[in-house]
Amino acid sequence: MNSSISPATAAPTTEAELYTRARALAGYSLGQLAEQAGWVTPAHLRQAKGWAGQLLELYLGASAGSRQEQDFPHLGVELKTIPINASGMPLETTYVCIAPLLHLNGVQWEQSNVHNKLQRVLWIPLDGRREVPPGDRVVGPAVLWSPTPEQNSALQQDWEEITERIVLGQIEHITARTGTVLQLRPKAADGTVLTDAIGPNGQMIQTRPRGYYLKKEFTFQVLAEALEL
DNA sequence: CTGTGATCATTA
DNA sequence: TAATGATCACAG
Repeated sequence: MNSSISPATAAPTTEAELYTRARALAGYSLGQLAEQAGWVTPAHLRQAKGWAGQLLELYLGASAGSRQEQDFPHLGVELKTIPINASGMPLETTYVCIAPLLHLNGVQWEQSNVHNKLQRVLWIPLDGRREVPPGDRVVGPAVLWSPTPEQNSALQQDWEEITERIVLGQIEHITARTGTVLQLRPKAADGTVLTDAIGPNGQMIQTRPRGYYLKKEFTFQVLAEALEL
């Protein structure tokens, strides 16, 4: 079997080119893409949690690495793979970015990491059912998205509420239930990792690093509107 | 050692 | 059984 798809040799020049490339991936299984790239397909993702995302980065020509900026800086586009079930419902929340816990005084929504990352997102839905081996999981149709005014204000409200509580030293009282579309959750190698934050009396405390995540229902709406599910 | 790619797995 | 809190691998 010869494949008509192959990893990118350069970053896409335009957003249209990126979108065309992404759409061309639809219908391929991760196993096919991995083989063509010379990657080994893991039996499960337990010890390869970012494998699918990184494989698609390779095919789309995203700059690899852990830099705190968009995947396609020159296009201002962020890439997100989103595992879904047979009904198109996301199986996981979507990690957005690390949450700054210090130096937040005066930071406005428009300057926030969350706002910056979500201005333009290329979503790639992917079969994420655990009963399906990773190699058999098929890539879905890519969606290029920017938040609607309603979505933006929902995100802004949650971000402002969470940020205010961080600034006021209430971080230990923020749970994954705070916020309606955005949530704050631990984001670290394990529970022993600590970072500085503001305590209840304004003093410095140590706490687990946090990240912002999009709730499933929000992501579902984004995909549903674009794909007319 | 931190941030990005995320999914896992215990528990409510 | 869905969601929260925990965790894994790798790049830089």
